[in-house]
Amino acid sequence: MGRHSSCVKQKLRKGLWSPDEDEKLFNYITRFGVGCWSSVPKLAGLQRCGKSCRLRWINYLRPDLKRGMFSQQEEDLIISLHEVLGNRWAQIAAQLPGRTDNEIKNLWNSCLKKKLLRQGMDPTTHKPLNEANVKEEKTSTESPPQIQIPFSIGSSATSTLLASSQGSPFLISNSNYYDDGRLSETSREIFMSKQTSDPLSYYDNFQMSVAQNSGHGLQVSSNYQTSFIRTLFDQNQFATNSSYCFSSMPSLTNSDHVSLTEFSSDNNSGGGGGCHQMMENADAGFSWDAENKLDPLFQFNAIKSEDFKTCTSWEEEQQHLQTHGSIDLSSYPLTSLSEDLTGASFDAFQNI
DNA sequence: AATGGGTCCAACCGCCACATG
DNA sequence: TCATGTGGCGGTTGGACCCAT
Repeated sequence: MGRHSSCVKQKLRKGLWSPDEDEKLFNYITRFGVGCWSSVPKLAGLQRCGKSCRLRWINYLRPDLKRGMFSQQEEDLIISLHEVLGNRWAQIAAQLPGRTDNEIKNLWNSCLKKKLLRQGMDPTTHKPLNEANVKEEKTSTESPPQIQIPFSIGSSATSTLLASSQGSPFLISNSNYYDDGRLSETSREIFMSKQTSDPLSYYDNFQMSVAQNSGHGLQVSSNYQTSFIRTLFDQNQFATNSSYCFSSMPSLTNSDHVSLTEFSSDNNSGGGGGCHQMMENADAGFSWDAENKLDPLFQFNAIKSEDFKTCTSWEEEQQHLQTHGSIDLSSYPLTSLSEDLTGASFDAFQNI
């Protein structure tokens, strides 16, 4: 098949996206969510193929994208993951919330590869250059490599990245081990079978795991569970609260902000057959720099509504949500659950 | 100021897997 | 079973930008 037929049939625009196109796509997705990409350009009034729209959204417009330089920790993590996964950029990106596979791939090709070469390492094998040639046959019989994440995330957890021969890597922290240091079998299965970018399902399964292992010395305090949920909730506010601001940093003006107010959840506005919940006033949610490019620091800031500010506890907020409904951003990638790799988000993973 | 080489990155290309009719 | 449409992925490329000469 190759190129999608829709791209060939019509005369479609290619190349860089204009601010106008970005705005159209952004407004469409924020209003109606992602249904069928092939229908997006038509419905959004764009002369692009769906694939191009998808890429633009994923790599540039998605509100949960982290902008700016990669931190040293992120670079180290990418190198570590690349050692295990090779050029599986999507899987590597799944471990770096807010980063895209394209971004990571570019970073690798432009910087990290050279960095390793400067250190005398083969960027493909991650072995010293003189040893790189002599490695092949051993590796096939060896057990899956275990590498230490080269930085400490969270409090005291020593994170170990285990490589699965057929799936994604998975992060395991101390709390999933029995007292003698062995990994709980159930926990192991869960980690091996789930995408790490989906902490919510991790939590669900982990709870089951805890229940199943309750007689086996696996200790997880209820305090921990609460704080874990809380962490996820905090990170996930933008997906559940009812009022948000899109802003362009750092120079915020009133006109840069737009309040995405709650829309009635029973408003089915067609398109893809899904139940899309609309967010009003999203039209003005852009800020462009002098060159008509989207402000590189464009960020999605989840700001509590006044209603939420009155809630004094997480439980109250939850109750409030149940009462008042929520914005459905379920079409956003789950990596959006976390905004900061080095902060609480990773703590959440580490503490599982 | 002009230019040539290097770097970076957004976007495209082509392939694969899967779903559907 | 096959054809077709679609989403997803990794590799590649074109052009903007930077810097040295």
